[in-house]
Amino acid sequence: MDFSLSNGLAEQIAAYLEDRIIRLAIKPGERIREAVVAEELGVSRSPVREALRILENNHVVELTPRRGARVTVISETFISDLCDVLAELLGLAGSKCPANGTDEELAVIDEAAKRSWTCANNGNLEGQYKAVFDFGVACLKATKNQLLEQMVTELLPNLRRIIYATFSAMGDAIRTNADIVITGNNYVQQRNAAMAEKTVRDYTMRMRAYALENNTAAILFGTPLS
Amino acid sequence: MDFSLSNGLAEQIAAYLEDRIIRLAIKPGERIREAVVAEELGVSRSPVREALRILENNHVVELTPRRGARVTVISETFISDLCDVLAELLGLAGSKCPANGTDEELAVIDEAAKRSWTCANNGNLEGQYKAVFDFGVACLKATKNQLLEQMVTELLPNLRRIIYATFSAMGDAIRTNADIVITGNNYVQQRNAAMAEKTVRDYTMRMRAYALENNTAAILFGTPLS
DNA sequence: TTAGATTAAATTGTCGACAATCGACAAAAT
DNA sequence: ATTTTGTCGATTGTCGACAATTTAATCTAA
Repeated sequence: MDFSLSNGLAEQIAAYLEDRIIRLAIKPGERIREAVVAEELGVSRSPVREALRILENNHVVELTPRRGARVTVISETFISDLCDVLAELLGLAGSKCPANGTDEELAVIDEAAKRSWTCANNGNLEGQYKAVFDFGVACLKATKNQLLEQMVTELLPNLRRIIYATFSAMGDAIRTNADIVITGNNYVQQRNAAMAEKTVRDYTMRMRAYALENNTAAILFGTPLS
Repeated sequence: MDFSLSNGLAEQIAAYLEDRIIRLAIKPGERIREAVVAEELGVSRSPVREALRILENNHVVELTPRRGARVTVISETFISDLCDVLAELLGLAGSKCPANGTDEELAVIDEAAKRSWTCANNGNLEGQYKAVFDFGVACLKATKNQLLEQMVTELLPNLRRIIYATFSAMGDAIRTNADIVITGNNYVQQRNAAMAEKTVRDYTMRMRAYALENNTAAILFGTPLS
């Protein structure tokens, strides 16, 4: 793995670690030693250190002074807490983006929603997985609330961890989520703020149910996936 | 200013810088040079660097690669955005803490609310300022949603900046906020989730109105206070 | 005089080394 | 046998120096 000098090194290391954590190559609760990562990537400890601070912001690792970094454990209560927060934040986005989004931004949203639909029907789970995130990010951008965008963005890594684990366990059942994305998109396109918000909140709650039913928390303690 | 070795040095430096920013000793938009801070405090640049990462998480500085740190500018749109987000997050807290708080935790909340009331009536603005924050933090703790607590906590510095600037400009007008704290507290004590949530949301919106009416954004461009 | 290019200074990014601290294991005392 | 204390190893925290990059200042040309 080589690092382009253009973008911050710390950010790239953070992305690298985040990916390994999502794929469970580094397990929840596991310790991350700065020196190990540094040698593994052929860099100094300084940027690794900064990367860990970044991951701390994203709630992916916990940093305790003099005791180093630990991958956060995703318990059932954490999933529940996260979904409660997301319901509010995404609800706000759903409420504001129909009002504040330009026609072009709504077109981008529309594209992602439709792509998610076709991917779902083709059984392309990886594609749907990506499309749904694209849909959400596009909605956030259209909302024109930079703070909201930042705050949701810092929750995305853990959402990825959960969804990644969930759809690994569920197979194609997650496909049933596709219709709700379409519904939400329709309200956004109609610029119906109230219904868009409600749909997003429902979506979040449904996602929580999926994650808890399928024992995602247990998976996140288990062994590495593919 | 001496630093106790017990707690992380970076955290203490972050707190130091945060305080100076809140008091406008470092103005919005101003650049923060690592070397300057390092020498000012008699430490190396490494912990200063980490402190800046911490402040970035708290949305108090903006870090652009190779270009250093800049104190975030608090514009009117930022105040508006922040209040939108806070309304959701604090609303959630207001909704959950009546349900999840223990009797002891509710007692702590009650104390802070009453303290805020007496401070307001004695014209002790500094005390009321602190009591209101204590009230909020106690509610968050009682909510039993650690993630929510973390996320609101990282918004507090900017809330402090705004409120500090606002009540410097408003004098005692902010005292009128005291009644709404009492009202909210009553609902919490009665464990009335719906009304507690509504009250918190109203409170946030009222705060936004105060901040915007009093041109807090302009103050945050101005000269250092006392 | 102004615009652009070139050079010089200042500042951030990265590194390797040293110091401080914590956890585990062993030894001694109750 | 259990608890306490002491030492050792491993790991994080901090530092000063060097490299890379940006910002500014200066100089040249239109």
